[in-house]
Amino acid sequence: MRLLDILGQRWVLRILWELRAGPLSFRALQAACEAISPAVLNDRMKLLRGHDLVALQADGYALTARAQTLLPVILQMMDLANSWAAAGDWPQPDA
Amino acid sequence: MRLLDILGQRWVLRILWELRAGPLSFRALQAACEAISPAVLNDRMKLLRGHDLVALQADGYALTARAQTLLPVILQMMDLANSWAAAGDWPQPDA
DNA sequence: CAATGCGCTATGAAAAACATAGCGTCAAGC
DNA sequence: GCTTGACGCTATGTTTTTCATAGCGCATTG
Repeated sequence: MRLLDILGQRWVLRILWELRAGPLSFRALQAACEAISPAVLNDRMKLLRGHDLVALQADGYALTARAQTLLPVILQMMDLANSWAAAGDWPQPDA
Repeated sequence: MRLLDILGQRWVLRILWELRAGPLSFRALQAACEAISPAVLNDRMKLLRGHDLVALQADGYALTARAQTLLPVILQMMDLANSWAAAGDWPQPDA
């Protein structure tokens, strides 16, 4: 399974993003994602753990070293998005 | 709708990636994605067009200037993934 | 005026995600 | 020692998304 296929799955980018500041418990992560069901979250965590992107440790789920190298990239995406939004330059057709 | 929500949808990263080298027709893009159905592809193209990330021009679908600024980020992701794969360091639990 | 390629739509079946309830475990707190 | 709460996670039935496939209307080309 390729990285793009993993990151392209629903919630995956969001999960990595929510873990950026430090470990979160399963339930805290679920709350941070706002609308994810536990079944799906568990599914994603299995996937991410299987690919060594997150790990479950005593203080909760945490990004691995591998995911840490990925984080700056996601951060750049957020920066881009924020700059567009700040410039009022982000078309939102309907929703 | 936020950028992460868009990029987190199935096929979106892949579509942007496939358009990196230049415009593709609807059908060519569909073929490049290998398993996307036309209904979903059309859905995604509407979304991407609505957010000014792709445009339909005479020679096919093309990335907009906005998407061009996003492309290096996706490229970095691919670079990371490739470096992991090259190092034989990319766990693939089952599939 | 048939043939081809285009963007795209229709339809019914399969897969994914949903909301909600709850299980088993364990570490306090009374 | 027994309730209470938080933990990771599972179960179930419904809704939403994606799927595969067929085909439409249109334009160009022979």
